[in-house]
Amino acid sequence: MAAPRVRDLLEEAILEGELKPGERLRAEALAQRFGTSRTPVREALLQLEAQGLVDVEPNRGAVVRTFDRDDLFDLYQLRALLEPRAAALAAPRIGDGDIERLAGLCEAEDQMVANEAFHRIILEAAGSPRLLDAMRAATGIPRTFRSVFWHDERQRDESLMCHRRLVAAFTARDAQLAEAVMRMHILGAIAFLEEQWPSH
Amino acid sequence: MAAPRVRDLLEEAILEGELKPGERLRAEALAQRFGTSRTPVREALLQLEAQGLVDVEPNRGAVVRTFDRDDLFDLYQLRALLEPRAAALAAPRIGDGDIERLAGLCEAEDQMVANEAFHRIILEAAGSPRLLDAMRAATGIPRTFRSVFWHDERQRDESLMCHRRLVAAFTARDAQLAEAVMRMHILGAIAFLEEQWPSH
DNA sequence: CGGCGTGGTTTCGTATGCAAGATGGCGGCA
DNA sequence: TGCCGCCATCTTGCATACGAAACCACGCCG
Repeated sequence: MAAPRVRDLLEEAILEGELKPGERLRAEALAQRFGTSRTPVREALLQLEAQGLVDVEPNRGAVVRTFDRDDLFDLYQLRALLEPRAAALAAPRIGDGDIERLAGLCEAEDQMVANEAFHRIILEAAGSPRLLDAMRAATGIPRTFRSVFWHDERQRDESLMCHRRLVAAFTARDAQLAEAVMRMHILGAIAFLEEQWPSH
Repeated sequence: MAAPRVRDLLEEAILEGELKPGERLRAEALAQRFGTSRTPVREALLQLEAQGLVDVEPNRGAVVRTFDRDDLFDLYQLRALLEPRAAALAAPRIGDGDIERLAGLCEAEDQMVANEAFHRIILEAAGSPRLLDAMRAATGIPRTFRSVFWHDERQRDESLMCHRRLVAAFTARDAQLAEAVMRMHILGAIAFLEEQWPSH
């Protein structure tokens, strides 16, 4: 089996929560699971470390990175910085096809899955490779930690509203509006987190 | 020889410009150079790929990433986003020892070397692991591309002024000022780049 | 009874061999 | 003469083997 594939499967298993934060990742076990030797597994683990999903300690092995409250806020505050910029950059460049896809995702059944695609389309439309690199390296997290958002109806509604407003902003090629809406969208998520998970 | 060491040596060779952009990185040759086998070299190359310093194409090997004008501007615009935030976060947290080190670096002989340490201290003082990850993954570049700054006296003076002003802002624990100065510092660099290397 | 050292076991880190894919140059054919 | 395809060679990707470091548990000594 190919190594890039091992990387993707591992990433998915971690994001999906099948491999839980703190869980040890023994190379031999993973190799058996994927039907390969340890070599591709090691390479995948190193790449996922750069992606912030696993911690690799020399001579001690790899564990799924643990996420605490501070981590989560740190991550979302970074998103609150990067994604509004991405939205502003995307506004004048994004293609009509992408805008239609964004609109389609607003109507999707599973908003939780659609949300990921929605944000990714915008990030890619921004046309800033470095911004994408920064996001990839710093904003990966198991989906469980985001699921809290989708259990609250008000938050779901607000999120959907922001997405629709973003589509409108892109249609109008309004960079300022897109940036502002995205900022509100992420800061709103942070505020919601703060409510759900106060610091004390 | 240890693998993390190979990674560091390779990184340094690329940043230093010894391995030039576009140059092919054959695993066997690098292994001999470092006195190891290809295994640690492969792992180092994968890590450097995540860091944006090399491109690895499956079955075709690794090359030092090439940087063009657009890349450079993209990178500096990302820095213009991340570093002011880092400065703002650092202001209330940074220790007196770090402030003294920053002040010391303003007096250093080799401003070009001191500059790197200066910015790194601030990034680390920000206390945002994710922000650090984002910077590591997206702002690496051979030093040659920055050397242009240090050949212009006005730019050197302005840079030094910003650094001193940052030290003052940190001493006063003034987050807003630190953020503004840092933003000016990076945007000034972009403006200088624009002068030196106009788009047409 | 508790802390420390020690041996066996597990797991990692590196080297090496081999097979598959890419590269480059030569010869044939139009 | 110019272009295409094929074969020799090089390079990568993966598996496997071996040495080294960490882990664990037992027993010894204080």
